[in-house]
Amino acid sequence: MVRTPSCDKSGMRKGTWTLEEDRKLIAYVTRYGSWNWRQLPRFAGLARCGKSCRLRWMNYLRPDVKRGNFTQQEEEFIIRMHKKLGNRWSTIAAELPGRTDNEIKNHWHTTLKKRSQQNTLTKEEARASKSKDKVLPNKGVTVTLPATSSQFSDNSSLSPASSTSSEFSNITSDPSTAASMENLVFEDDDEFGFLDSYIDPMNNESFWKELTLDDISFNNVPIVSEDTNGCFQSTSSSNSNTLDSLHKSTSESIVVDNDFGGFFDAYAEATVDNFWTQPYVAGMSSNVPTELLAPSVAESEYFTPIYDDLWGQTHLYY
DNA sequence: AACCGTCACAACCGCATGCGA
DNA sequence: CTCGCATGCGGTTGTGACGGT
Repeated sequence: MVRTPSCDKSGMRKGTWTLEEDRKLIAYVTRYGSWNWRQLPRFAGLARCGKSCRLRWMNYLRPDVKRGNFTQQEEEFIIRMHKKLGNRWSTIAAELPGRTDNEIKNHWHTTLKKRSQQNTLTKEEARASKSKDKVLPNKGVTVTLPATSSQFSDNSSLSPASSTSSEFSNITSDPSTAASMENLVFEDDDEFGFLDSYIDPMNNESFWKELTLDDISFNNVPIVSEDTNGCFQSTSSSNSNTLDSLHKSTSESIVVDNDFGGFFDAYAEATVDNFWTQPYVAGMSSNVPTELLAPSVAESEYFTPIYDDLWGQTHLYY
């Protein structure tokens, strides 16, 4: 699942991030923000390229990254959005707070793609079957249901209120298996329209107005709410977790206090040589789990001098 | 127990885009 | 307008986990 750490020609580490590297990156970005990804690893004491740091932060360490299994609602949303937008993962991810484009992309390729293809096949088979039915009528039952597809409306907005959809889906099923959704066949172009009428909570318009996605996620992840434009917004809730558990792909939500200006203050006064020797009183939010920080912050105001930098010198961590 | 195929996902790579000089 | 740099994006790869034989 993870790559074996290795080094490239330039000495930059590649492969799996270690706990210590994560700590360094979190500690640095939490304190100073991502002012410049290319320069950041040097000051954060990481033998990584900036690109790798950015990716690690954006896809894994960022406090508002929701981890854990995709809910059914999320999956259906991704399928719908992919059908509409194609492989525009970042756009899809933007509509799913807490989920990264990489995560969505992986989930698509490993799970949802097949499901979508199977559904398409089922649809084609149904059409073929339907052609036969025209020759031999009355072999199936056609049910017309109102499709409340508003929560995943076609204007990319998630607001049910923004949609006045009155479209209908014609559902044909074999009478003997009419109760089984697996056997339902859909005649409209939206293979997943049936979900609108069968996912109960989603059928409730107020669900998308009042309920938030934290209801469908596990633990306490970023709270998702709908803004006036009908788009999702997320706000962080204070939740603690350990980096160890983060490595085990658990939910995480911490508040980041990016002291952007603070970095430049420190930077202006610091040289590469003394940067790490300056005592630092943690200015991070108290909501940041101490486990995520560099060692000893829990016991001391300052970090312990354990850090060997890229130049082989030992410095105070902060 | 060993082997093999598949799955899941973190991470890398190359290209595209945006922006300031 | 062009150039260079930083960042973002999507495709792809590599590897451990896991189940089947």
